[in-house]
Amino acid sequence: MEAFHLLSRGGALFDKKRFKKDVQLFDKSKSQDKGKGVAKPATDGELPTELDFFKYAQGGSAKRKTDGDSQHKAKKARLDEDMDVDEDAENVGAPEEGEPSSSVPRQRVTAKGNNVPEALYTFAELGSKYNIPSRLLQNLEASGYKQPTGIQAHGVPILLEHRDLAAISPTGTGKTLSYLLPLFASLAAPNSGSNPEHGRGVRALVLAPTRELAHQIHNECLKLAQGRKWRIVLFSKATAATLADKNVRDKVDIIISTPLRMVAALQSGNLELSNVRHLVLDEADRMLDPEFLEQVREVVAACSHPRVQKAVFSATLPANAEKIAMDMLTDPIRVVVGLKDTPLPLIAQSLTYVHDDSSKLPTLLQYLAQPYNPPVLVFVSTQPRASSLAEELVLSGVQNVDCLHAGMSKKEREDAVSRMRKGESWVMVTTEVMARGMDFKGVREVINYDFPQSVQSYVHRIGRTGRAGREGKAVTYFTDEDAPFLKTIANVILQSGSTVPDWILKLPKPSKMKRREMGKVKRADAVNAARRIGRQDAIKKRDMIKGSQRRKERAMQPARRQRDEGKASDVGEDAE
DNA sequence: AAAAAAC
Repeated sequence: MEAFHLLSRGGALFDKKRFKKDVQLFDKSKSQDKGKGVAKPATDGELPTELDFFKYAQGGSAKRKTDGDSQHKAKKARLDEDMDVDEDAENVGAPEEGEPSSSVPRQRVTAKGNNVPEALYTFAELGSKYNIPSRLLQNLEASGYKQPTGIQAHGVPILLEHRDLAAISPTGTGKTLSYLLPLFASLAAPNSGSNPEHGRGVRALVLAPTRELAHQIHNECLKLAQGRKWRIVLFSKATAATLADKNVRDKVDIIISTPLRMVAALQSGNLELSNVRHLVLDEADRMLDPEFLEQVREVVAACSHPRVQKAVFSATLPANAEKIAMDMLTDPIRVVVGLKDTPLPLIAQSLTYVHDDSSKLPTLLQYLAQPYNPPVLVFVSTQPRASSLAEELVLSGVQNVDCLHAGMSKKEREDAVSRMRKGESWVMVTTEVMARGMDFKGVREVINYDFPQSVQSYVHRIGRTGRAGREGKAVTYFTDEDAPFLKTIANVILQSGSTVPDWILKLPKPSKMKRREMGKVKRADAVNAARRIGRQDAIKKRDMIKGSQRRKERAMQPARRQRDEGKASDVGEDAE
């Protein structure tokens, strides 16, 4: 039981020091055939933002040949055509000038609301029309931003005109800059504390669901803040404490925070939000989940400035979340880029049948034994499963395995992200904590080791690849137990231009009763698995791996068959 | 429908 608690807190099982020796051993023994099994890892350094980001808009040559799936490409092209037709037909966001000549997804954009400001397709236009400080435009250019993406072209003018906004745009299409650029432009200058227009205290607040994402947003802020003395605070216990000093507190410009951290600060009495004029909810649907909603409402209520501008952003916004969001906004404009709740066509998706949970590990090991594009992001459903899978991969000789979940210490989490950014992680095993917002430019492949629990989860997880116009690949394992949810995900895959085996689409829609039953089975399994993992017996675990490798033979047969079927059949026209 | 994440 104690072991289980340790595990839940995280890090206990995947102890770097403990396994360092093993890792080094494996490094040496495998160093000769390193180049043959694993492609050179792509790092952020190899793909700087400035080179890659706007390939998406410009129709450039960022395309990589990840596989020879020409059907996928053909399908994708058809989808793009459809989108263009839609765009013209609706005459929304159809650009006249300055539009990059593009053969890449020019996704349909719809903007609904009162007096929708005109979209602007160059940052220069934005500069002249809205009088954006030249320094900000310089920083933009220095950071490599050349051409606005769809959401930037439409969203930035809306926010610059101080309107409320609900923005829905696919993963990796530049949502962060869509709200940060107008934020800096609207704030105009750092708060000196003596400018009556600026008032006293923090003027802008960005909320995000995870520490890692808040950190990443903060980094983006710093790029735009170059050369001016902006006070931008990444909220933590430590930085919150510095705000006890009123002189510091009064001059803060922007705070980036997670909701609960903000609530804690409000309750401590060290922070007031009555001067906040810009409030952004990133990953809005996640922030409006029942667990976050009360906290978020509390923060929103504390932003009592009469002219506070509110904006919500996400790639997914289910109806119930959208209702809550729209009720929070004043005379909002709703912008949708592409198709809501749909992955980018750039991501080649497939489903792999693995029979049951014990067949997953051998399937993954086989996958990693063949050439692959590191880093690979592997999603699992719980923290203990993340820790133990990472450990088992290390024990099996996989190189540069990392693990990241919220049960790990702050430092462990920061180190894991840092290794990921440096390209040192080749296989990153993680939970939902990494599913949203995280932008690792090198990620080419995502594996859903555990089936995602919702369409939203699926869309965000696989959206860690295929960012900023690059192509990506996403594989989702499914077991017999996942059957009730298979069809829903299959339809999402189909809608975004990948193919799925015909038989999956013919599955009956499961009844609510059945789904509930399956949920219980899964939960019981998860508990059992956690208990099993709790027994930290390395020998036993090795036996388990051997055992599952023996089972692999059988397991891989159906898996291969599924894959082949998936390639052979194009059932796209039958989409619901 | 359920786990994860938030301090």
